Amino acid sequence: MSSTTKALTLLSHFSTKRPEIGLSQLCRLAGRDKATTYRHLQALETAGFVEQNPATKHYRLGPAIMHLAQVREATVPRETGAINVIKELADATGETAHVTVLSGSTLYGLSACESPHHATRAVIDISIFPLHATASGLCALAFGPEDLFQSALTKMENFTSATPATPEALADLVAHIRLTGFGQADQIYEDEIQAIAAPVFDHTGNFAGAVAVASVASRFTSELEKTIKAELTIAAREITRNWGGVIPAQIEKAWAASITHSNTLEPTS
Amino acid sequence: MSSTTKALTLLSHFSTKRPEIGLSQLCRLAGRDKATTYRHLQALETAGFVEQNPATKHYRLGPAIMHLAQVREATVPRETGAINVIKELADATGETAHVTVLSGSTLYGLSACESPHHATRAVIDISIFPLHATASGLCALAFGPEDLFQSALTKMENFTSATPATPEALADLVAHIRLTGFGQADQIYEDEIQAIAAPVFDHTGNFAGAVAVASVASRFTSELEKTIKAELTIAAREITRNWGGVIPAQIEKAWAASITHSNTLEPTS
DNA sequence: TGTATCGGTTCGTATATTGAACCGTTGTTG
DNA sequence: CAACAACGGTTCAATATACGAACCGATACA
Repeated sequence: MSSTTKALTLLSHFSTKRPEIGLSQLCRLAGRDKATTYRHLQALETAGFVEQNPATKHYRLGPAIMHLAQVREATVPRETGAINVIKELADATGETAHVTVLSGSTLYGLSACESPHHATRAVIDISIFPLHATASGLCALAFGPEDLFQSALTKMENFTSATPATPEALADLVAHIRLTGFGQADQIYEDEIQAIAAPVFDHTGNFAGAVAVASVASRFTSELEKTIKAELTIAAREITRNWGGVIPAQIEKAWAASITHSNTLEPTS
Repeated sequence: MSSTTKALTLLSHFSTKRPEIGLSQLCRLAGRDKATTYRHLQALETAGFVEQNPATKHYRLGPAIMHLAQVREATVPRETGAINVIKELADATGETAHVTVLSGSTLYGLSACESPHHATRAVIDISIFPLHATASGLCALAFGPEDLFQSALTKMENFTSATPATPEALADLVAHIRLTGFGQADQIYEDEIQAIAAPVFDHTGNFAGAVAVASVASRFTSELEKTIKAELTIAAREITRNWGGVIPAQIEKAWAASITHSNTLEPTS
């Protein structure tokens, strides 16, 4: 581990919950010597990555970060921060993967990637995802802004016999998704298509969109579902990271519970 | 210079104009050995501060920056990023300093600091700054969004005999400010008060507010004006830095020209 | 007054950083 | 197509630099 890496890991101890940290406290958190930590902080300070609160002498994140964030945002727009992830997701699951972004009360498709693994596969040819009838849309309802539900109720088009048709049915679906952390759409938008989605968060800390895998219902086994869910969590974490967000703890918890519950075939290691 | 500092300075070579940089190119820019630069980049990459474009192998700023920016924004709201600067500004000039922020088409006072240097001094007791009649407001018109001018025209209250009363008079003032980089208010809001303001920019790259010094007209000499302008540029750069922005090049140029022109007493060193 | 903790400093030791030279690959060019 | 140049990445001896135990002065508390 290079000294630079060690210095940079100091930054990871700052959070909105612990925005300012004193030297000694940071030593304890990082498990390193005081002199070392001090020198690292000095290096970070000269680069503008941390600064000292003049009053308390405690350290906090510095202004240089805001400047770099501006460049990063211009450099890597959302799409490029997601495209490689969904490629890997499609590859790992052998199914079609896609990402959506929420803008206002509309959920747009950002990009999709089909896997050549099967001759029959889901094709994502929609650009606006119905909130009430897609895995990604249900994710948005479950983890996005609350007023989204009202908006969804005004556009409850009936796509298949399984499409939720009443506010109560939709609320039930959403409630279930809040428990599992995954949006699921079992042929509620298109017959023969079964999709699972996971929410993605951006730098504002809010729901930003969803990453999803769409499979063909006839080959959708619980084994595949398990794989998809595992890969989805990886992809959701990765995209969230690329977009500067964090996965809320309760969603991580829901994922963990949801995956172990369905995991009845494997030993608990 | 520590190796960490050297590694971190690599980041400063990234900009919106040059968002991706190859290894060799970065060596040239940084004037350092290729092996060294490579290792530094690796350290930065493990920390998520840079990442590689898989296609070109070029490096670009990484996702960790967005996450830290979120924490920084929560940690240091605008006021704390400006307050110490205007304290120093008040101290250096011996006059009252203040900062304003633009929100929508309204310019709010953020905080002010009086200098105890003189018995008579300007007191900033307004919370909404008229765009057409204050140094900060004129700055906003000159360097802020264009539609601000229309908005200003609808509220052209007449405060003193010098307050611009016609759209043409206001446009003339604004045009002059664009040339000098400083908003000036010679008793156009309050008799006996002469103020100079400089624009401040935030992480979006746009005009975010102004930093200003208000003096008493009777003691306002060209010598004091020179001092204030010099200190204002320092303060504007500092607050801009704290807010994650950069001073546009043409404003820096305007400042330089504006200060050297008025500087007829000192040798050009 | 004594003690504990804070941020910061010193200095000899040894470890991690350095850069010239090298490698394999890619793309260009006469 | 062979020669060449430029690329990203790797090696290894030399040494510059990072390390941490011990120390300092200030502050707070009892």
